[in-house]
Amino acid sequence: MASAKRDTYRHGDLRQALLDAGIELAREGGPDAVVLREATRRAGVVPNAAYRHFAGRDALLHAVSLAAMAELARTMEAEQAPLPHDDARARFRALGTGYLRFARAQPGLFRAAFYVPQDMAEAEAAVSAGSGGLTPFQLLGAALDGLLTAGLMPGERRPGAEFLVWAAMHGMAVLLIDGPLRALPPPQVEDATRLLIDMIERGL
Amino acid sequence: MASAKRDTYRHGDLRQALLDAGIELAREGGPDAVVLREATRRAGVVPNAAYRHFAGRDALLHAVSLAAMAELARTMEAEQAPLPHDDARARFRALGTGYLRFARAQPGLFRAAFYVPQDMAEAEAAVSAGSGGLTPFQLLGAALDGLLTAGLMPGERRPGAEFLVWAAMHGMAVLLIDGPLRALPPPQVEDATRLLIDMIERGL
DNA sequence: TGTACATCAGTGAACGCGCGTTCACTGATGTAC
DNA sequence: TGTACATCAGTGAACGCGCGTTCACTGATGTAC
Repeated sequence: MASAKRDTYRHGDLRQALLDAGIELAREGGPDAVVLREATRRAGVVPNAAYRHFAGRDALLHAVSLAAMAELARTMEAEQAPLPHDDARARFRALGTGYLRFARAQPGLFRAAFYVPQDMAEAEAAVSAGSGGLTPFQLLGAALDGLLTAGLMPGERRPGAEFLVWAAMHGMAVLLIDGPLRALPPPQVEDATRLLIDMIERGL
Repeated sequence: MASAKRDTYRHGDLRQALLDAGIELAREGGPDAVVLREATRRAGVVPNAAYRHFAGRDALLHAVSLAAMAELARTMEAEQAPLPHDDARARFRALGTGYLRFARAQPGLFRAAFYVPQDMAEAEAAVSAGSGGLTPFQLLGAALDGLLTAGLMPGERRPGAEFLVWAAMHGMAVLLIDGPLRALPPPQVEDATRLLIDMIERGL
């Protein structure tokens, strides 16, 4: 609720304020909750003012989606941060753990991140990168390269491995936050996460 | 558009007609497209007539969701049908293939199947079973038991294995129909499917 | 076999809601002279 | 340093839309006598 009263006629940075409001809405209720009028309300502005900064509701949602993806990337980076650079295995596992941590902590944003019409090219856009400048997909690629270099993975399995690992982790995320595993108690979630990453490691 | 004109005052089987219309709507546009008023329109009936048969929009959507899950089960069964009963490995792989086949062929229904407030208990409800009386989850459990019996999987990995396999396949489905892999051309989809099932098998 | 009547599936009309979006406007800001 | 003016960010009012849901009703059906 950042509906700060303005003392000036102009808002200051309405575009950012609308984006922030949109992100907050997505955080609370996922992509469907990103409602133009509500964003303007929270920015303390009349509904149509949004059209100075976004082509329409879809444009706002798209911007929110990219921001959400970037926040996901940052969470994954944070999970890796304390680890030594040469522990390829730990760094790989950290990405999976971070991915699921973000999905559970911010289900709305997580769903928003994957909502929009976005193809592979989009997934690599710099806007959805974290602090290190890498998107979640690129982080994963780097981790897999690490496994390869460390001799923890046969070279012939490297091509396309991103998609397999991503799919496995993403499925767990979706089942946990939206699906039939929604009610799973946290300790079992931890177990499932660990077992899933184990399975992936063995399978690579 | 099954808006058959009635010659009787009573409809005949409005409940089923509404459910069919709802399923069709989900098929065309996923859970969000399941709109009460549109279902009644297609059934050739006035909007509030629906309330004789469903408590409200949510109740209709829930019924649609169960029907979609049952159709998924049937697709998975169909994929297994031509296979010999003793080929545990092939039967296991067929479930994964069928799962992804359904997701790609009927993305709207697939999303509807996983939409509703449903916990594990619900996932096992008989309504979402296929012709053989098993839900998708139960089919998977049976296939894993088959792998175990055939000695293709160490016993200590059996507990909870459903969730890991399910997660992996589900993630691929979601990335393919809604996510960043949406644009992947069919041959690459086939490859990814095969490689994913390979990875899972090795990991089990 | 015929008539009275209760049941309840479907009707007709209306409600309030919140949405996205368009229009012509106003008035604060900053630039050019 | 001061004034005229262009710019354009935000205003005010309104639109049409389709939704879910509620109300009191009507009239076809099937049962009881």
